[in-house]
Amino acid sequence: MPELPEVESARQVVESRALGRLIADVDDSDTYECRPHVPGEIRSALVGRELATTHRRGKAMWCGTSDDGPLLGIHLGMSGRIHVSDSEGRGGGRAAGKPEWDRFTITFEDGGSLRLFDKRRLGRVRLDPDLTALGPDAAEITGEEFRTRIGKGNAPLKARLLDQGAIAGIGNLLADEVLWQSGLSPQRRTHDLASEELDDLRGHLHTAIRAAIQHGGVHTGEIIKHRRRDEHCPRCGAEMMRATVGGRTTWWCPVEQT
DNA sequence: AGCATTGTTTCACA
DNA sequence: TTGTGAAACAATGC
Repeated sequence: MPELPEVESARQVVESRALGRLIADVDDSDTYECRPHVPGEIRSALVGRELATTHRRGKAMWCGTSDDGPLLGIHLGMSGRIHVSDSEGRGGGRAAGKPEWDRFTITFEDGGSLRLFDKRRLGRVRLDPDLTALGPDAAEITGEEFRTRIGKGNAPLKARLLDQGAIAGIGNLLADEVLWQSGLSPQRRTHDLASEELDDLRGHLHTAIRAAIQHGGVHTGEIIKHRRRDEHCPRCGAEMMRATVGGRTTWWCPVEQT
């Protein structure tokens, strides 16, 4: 699920429910999700501290820790979710899942926990994560930045939207959604876009992000359920078209999106 | 059995 | 330089 809206929701959960709780133990033994680190390294850095602040840029989130501790970076990958439980063990999606899909766990001294629950196991946990390759956050980017970064070069528009170095936070579903909302073909060349089209696209992007956060994720977008064979554009009724653009399966309305 | 998947990284190549 | 496509990563679901 995780694109920018899901990550923002996860950040808000951490912000409201996990800060200020003393860390008693950490399970960082998943050598894939916690790789470059050796088992125990993240644990040593966190035990005795508290999560103090939360941050997000694009799909990357991270926490500051107390006593000048390291930053704790968390990436949800393709299927990661954050579960936070209270001292009674309540909340945190306990019912949702197989415990073996908890890939990283912080246990608080009060008995609750923060877990990275990740079925597909492509998430990541890092100390002091490197964020230098990320472009400006898709929810915060200014009109001028957007026009400059998106409207340059000869890439297909969708490929550019998915480029986390150009703009951070847009994934495959959100890209299809905002392109449909904007009436723009994913195959349009970026240098071919007029300023008005870029401004319009950015407007739809911000609207779609807000809506997705409010409604529970990018899968609630209007076009998402129509990304299937034999489905039709909910506005004009044309049959949806499918192709690979920017390396990802892409669905769009060939009549309205030009 | 085979293919697809909301993400990232790397690499060969044009 | 820019951009593309494929593969690898891991694991599940249809």
